Amino acid sequence: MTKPAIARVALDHLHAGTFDYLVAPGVHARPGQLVSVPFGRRQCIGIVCDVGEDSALPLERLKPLTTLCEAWPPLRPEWLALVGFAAGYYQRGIGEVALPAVPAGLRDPKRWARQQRSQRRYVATAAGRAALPGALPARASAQRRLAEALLAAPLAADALSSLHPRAAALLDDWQAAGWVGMVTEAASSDAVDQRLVANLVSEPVAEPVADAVTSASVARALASEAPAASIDRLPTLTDEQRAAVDAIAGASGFDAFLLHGITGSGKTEVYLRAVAHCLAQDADAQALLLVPEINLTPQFMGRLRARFAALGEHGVVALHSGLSEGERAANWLAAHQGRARIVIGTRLAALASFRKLSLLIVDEEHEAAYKQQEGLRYSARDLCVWRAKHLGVPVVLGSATPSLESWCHAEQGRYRRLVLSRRPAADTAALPTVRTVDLDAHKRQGRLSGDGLSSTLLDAMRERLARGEQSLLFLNRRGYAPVLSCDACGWVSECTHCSAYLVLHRGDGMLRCHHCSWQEAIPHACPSCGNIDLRPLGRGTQRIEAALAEVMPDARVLRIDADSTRRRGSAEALFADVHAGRVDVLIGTNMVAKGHDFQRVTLVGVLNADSALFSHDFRASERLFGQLMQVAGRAGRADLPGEVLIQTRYPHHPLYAALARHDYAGYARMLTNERRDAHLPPFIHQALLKAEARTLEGALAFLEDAAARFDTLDVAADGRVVRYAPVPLAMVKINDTYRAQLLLESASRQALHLALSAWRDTLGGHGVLRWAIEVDPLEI
DNA sequence: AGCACGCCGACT
DNA sequence: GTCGGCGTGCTC
Repeated sequence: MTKPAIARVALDHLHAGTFDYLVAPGVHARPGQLVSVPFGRRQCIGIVCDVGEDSALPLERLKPLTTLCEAWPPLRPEWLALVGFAAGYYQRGIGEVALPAVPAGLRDPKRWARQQRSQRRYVATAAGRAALPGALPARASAQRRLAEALLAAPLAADALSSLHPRAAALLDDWQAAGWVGMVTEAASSDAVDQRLVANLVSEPVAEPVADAVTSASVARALASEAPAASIDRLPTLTDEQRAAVDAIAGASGFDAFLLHGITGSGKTEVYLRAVAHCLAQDADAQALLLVPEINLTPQFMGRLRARFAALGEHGVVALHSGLSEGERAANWLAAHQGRARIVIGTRLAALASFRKLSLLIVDEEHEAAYKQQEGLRYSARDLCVWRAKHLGVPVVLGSATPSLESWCHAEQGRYRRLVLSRRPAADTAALPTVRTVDLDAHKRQGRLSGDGLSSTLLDAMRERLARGEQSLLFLNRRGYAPVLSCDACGWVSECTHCSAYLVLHRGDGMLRCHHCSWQEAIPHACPSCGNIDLRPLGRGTQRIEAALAEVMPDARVLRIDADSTRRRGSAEALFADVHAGRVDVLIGTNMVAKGHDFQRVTLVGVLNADSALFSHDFRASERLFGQLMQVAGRAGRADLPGEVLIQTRYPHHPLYAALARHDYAGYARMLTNERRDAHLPPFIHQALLKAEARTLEGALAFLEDAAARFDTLDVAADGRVVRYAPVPLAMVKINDTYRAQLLLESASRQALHLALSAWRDTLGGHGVLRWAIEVDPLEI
């Protein structure tokens, strides 16, 4: 009497842990397979995390699993390890992390069967072609007989495991390469000789045959060739680029590199070379390149496809939320099965499955967009570093303005720093001149327009216009004005659903909330006192656009922000206008700071950056420096020198001074000292308990209760974790939901995590709408 | 997450 | 006397 196998299955639920299911006799369940299981009175999708022989529950309480996904190879142990780590680190259930990481299109049992059928059909065609006389390599018939033997009878897999330690790996390889379908097809049509099967299975597998079958022949026949031959060797690398490429290529095992390169210093070329080296090492090797935003994928995709043309269209794929469900499923599977050698994607790609991930690159690693802000609040960058470490492969974090976290790691020697301080010879442009424009002085001298444009900036723009060059005005605030107000009674436009102002939008005459979907027509008179003289306060991109139409009537002005690019594809059309020179002045939010190199822009004007200098958010200035450095990098390429003018009331602020010197290192050292003195990250680790409720009292009451529970924990007793009092968020109400949070801090990551996991088990409902723990929050 | 069970106000 | 509110708890 053999014990039944029991599959431990993670389900997409709020709970931690897994649920045990019976595996029917004859069914071979393996960790990493998707399954459909009965759960309560419903049917759920899960992932087999483990297969064992016993359960904490009596067997009669276990249900059998319904459907096991055989349509593609199981998720690999290293992927399950990644998911397990992320779940533990971010205080979530494994299923909550694992299942959303698999595209929805693949989480459908009906498709598993369909997928398997279509795969068989595809492979049957391939098999037909391969079977033409002379088309098979010499050893192929032996391999094929072996494969047939193994796969025609499912039990053979188990039998073989005892005979040959690599049997499971072999099966995966064949499955990935399509041999499963091929053999199944052959078995059904050709009536395989069962005696032959029996003989082969009972014989020990010859090592040379096994090796031949695994990586090389089959995979290479169906996938693409190694790209080494086609690598473009033409561009001349700078010494710094060469040194960076050599360092990455020379890495053996895990190594984290911080590639600190100024804008235009050729970081991308370093990435491409590193990828080329990685792929040439091994016919199965795969590389992952993360970018912060979807709209940066097309240009990277273009360069990668051009450079790695030998991989074919399907060798380089994208993974991001902008893909259709079908595309995403197809690309995800291509990465999972190893057909895609290069994946370029946004943060969600950090959780993708690979067959043999061998190099990870995170471009613009400082970008806040790498932090997922809802659901599982993971840092894609941090997960990439963990993943590289776990896999024993190199990871490259690239930025002109590294995050202070990464910077400090490099200072401490945990990351290896690679510096690109010069632009390549082909692009001889000097770095732009950065100057501040003293707003107070201009105001005193009557040289500041009502719309906040200084005469210095306007004169500089007119010069550019006269020379046929372009200017770029950077203002991180869309709309016409951030608020409408009544001078007579003090009324201001406020959202009734959020603790935020309604932003004035002139284009369609609406007051609009930027936090919920609320909008209303601009009132003709004050709703409170009837005064008809309402005044827009402050300036947004629309207002600057309107002001320029008055003071520079001859200039062709274009505004690029979330409002002007709402329609799909319109952003690219607008950028094309700029590149084609159909625009003299470009006004934009941080949308314009990323990705696009504007060859004709020689002047960048920065409006209203000061608010970030004294923000309650201690990371605001770090972000501002990054943004300004990035937007400054738009000015002056090729042979045209660039100039950056920053309008400010604090012309001597150290941030602007460092920016003028192009001295990120100096600024980072200053910030580092500040953070160390103030006991802020990265010198301390933080976590938040966030609560949302219908009332502020409800949210706070939940947190007070949680605080009391925290204080009774053993792990809280040693004082290594500091608990702060619950507080309402600065923006306390969004969409009629009140938000509050409680901060935990510790110098010890381990102490913080021990406390969090113990605490999490004590937290319950309490009339709160939602609560969540956020580890390593970006904003407090 | 769903979907049950379970204990208190306004109705045929 | 019921119908139904959604608070708490379970699902292998």
